[in-house]
Amino acid sequence: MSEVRVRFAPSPTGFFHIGSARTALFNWLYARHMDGTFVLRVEDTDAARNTAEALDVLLKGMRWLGIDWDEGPEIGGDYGPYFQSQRGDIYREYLARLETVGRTYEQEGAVYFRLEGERYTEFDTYHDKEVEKVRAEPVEIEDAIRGKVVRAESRDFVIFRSDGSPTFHFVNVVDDICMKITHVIRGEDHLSNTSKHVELFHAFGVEAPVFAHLPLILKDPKTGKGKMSKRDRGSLIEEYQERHFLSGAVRNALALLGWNPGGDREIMDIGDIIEAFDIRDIQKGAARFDEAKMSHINFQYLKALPVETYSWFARPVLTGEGLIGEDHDEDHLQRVLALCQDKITSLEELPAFCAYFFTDDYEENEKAAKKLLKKGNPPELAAQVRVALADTPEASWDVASLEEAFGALARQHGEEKPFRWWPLTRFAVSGTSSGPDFLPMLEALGRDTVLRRLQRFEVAHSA
RNA sequence: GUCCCGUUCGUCUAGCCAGGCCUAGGACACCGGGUUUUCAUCCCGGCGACAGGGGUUCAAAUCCCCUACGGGAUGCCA
Repeated sequence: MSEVRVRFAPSPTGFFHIGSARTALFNWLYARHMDGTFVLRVEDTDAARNTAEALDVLLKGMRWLGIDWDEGPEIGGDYGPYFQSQRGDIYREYLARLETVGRTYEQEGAVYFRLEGERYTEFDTYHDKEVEKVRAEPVEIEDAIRGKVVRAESRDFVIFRSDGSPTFHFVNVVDDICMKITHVIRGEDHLSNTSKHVELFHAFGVEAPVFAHLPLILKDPKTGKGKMSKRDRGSLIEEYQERHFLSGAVRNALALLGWNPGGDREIMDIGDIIEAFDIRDIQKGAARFDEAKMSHINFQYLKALPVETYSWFARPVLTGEGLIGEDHDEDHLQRVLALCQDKITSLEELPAFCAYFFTDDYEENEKAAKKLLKKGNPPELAAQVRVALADTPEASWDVASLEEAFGALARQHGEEKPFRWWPLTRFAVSGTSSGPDFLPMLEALGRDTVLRRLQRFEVAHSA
């Protein structure tokens, strides 16, 4: 175990934003890469917002992504408590330290942190009034991504509100000191505030940790300006959970947002990501999240799964849609899924794609129907196929026999290939013109189902 | 307004720190073609970027400056 201690310090809001998730992930990756400690600290000072459900969303999301913490809620650790709502005494103690060194004063019931330097008043156009300012020494922020950033604070700021509660800047620094955090990896929206934090670290007589400010994830310009917010599509981790994305794929996609290992590697297992992860390879510029890329990565993960595992993920999706029962035969399920696995990019498409394997009550694709029914005499063709296949007994209902049966049908009509009958048969048994490979599909459907549907088709379409 | 950060194909990015190997590489998306019974797969091809201007240098995507644009901060929110 190395000295490296990082933390993810979310405020539970009831959403697990993709930007937060990436911050959590990068902290975790760094900890794992450095063999350090990853602390989860909950900034639940806003009692109204921070409910048990909100915390649950967060913890579930973290677990789903496979981001485990070494210290924090539910497991504790040597530097707890890990909920800020339980650290009031610590904050008051640290406030007292600042008071003894004369770095605080009270105004209108709130406690301010006093900057050091020459004071003057100036008209501030942003606040549209005369304000007191301080010529404080600029502080140096060691940022592992951006290099040295120099910035000066110019106004005293509140550290304890008039209601007696400490502010974010204060608790953040106090907790980082108490928890011996060595690297603060967080979003760039905190960079400007970091000068406040460094002032505080120094006032406590502590050296500031190394900072790493991550580039922000911006909205798709089509939907607006600024950073991505929880209202934007694709911005919430729970959305990907609900849509049955593979968590490993989401994690892989997230890791690639603002970081990459150099070279052309993209699809990587988590061990390789951990091994390759380095703060120095983090992008400076903001990124825009692209769901299409995420889907592509998801598809790559899906395709690479052994069918047993694919089935393990797919089963709940299909039972959720009521397509199969809990006790559906695993061999049959896997036979069907094997035909679908490399055809669809996301498990959320699976029910619509394979419904007809499990029920006669599936939707027919109107476009495909129109196109097909326009030419020839469909009911007659279907009847021909039905008769041709009826000779194949249940026991030898497989691709080879089906191929033979179709071949015989073709020869009977003086044709070399049976392709004339295929599109129609496909539609008659599945209600669509696209899908898995044809013969294997018939095989998986089974003799009874195929013959029954052909007949149903004849009846439905004979004038 | 002020301060801070950023800017390579539509998008994610490689290259930049250690200037020449860059007529700028990859991936996604898109377009075209092929394979195929169908297809959302697969294969091949195409489109497509160093924000602009100055400088330094034999040589700049890479170093410096300016401008523009984008983002963030400027809260008794976090």
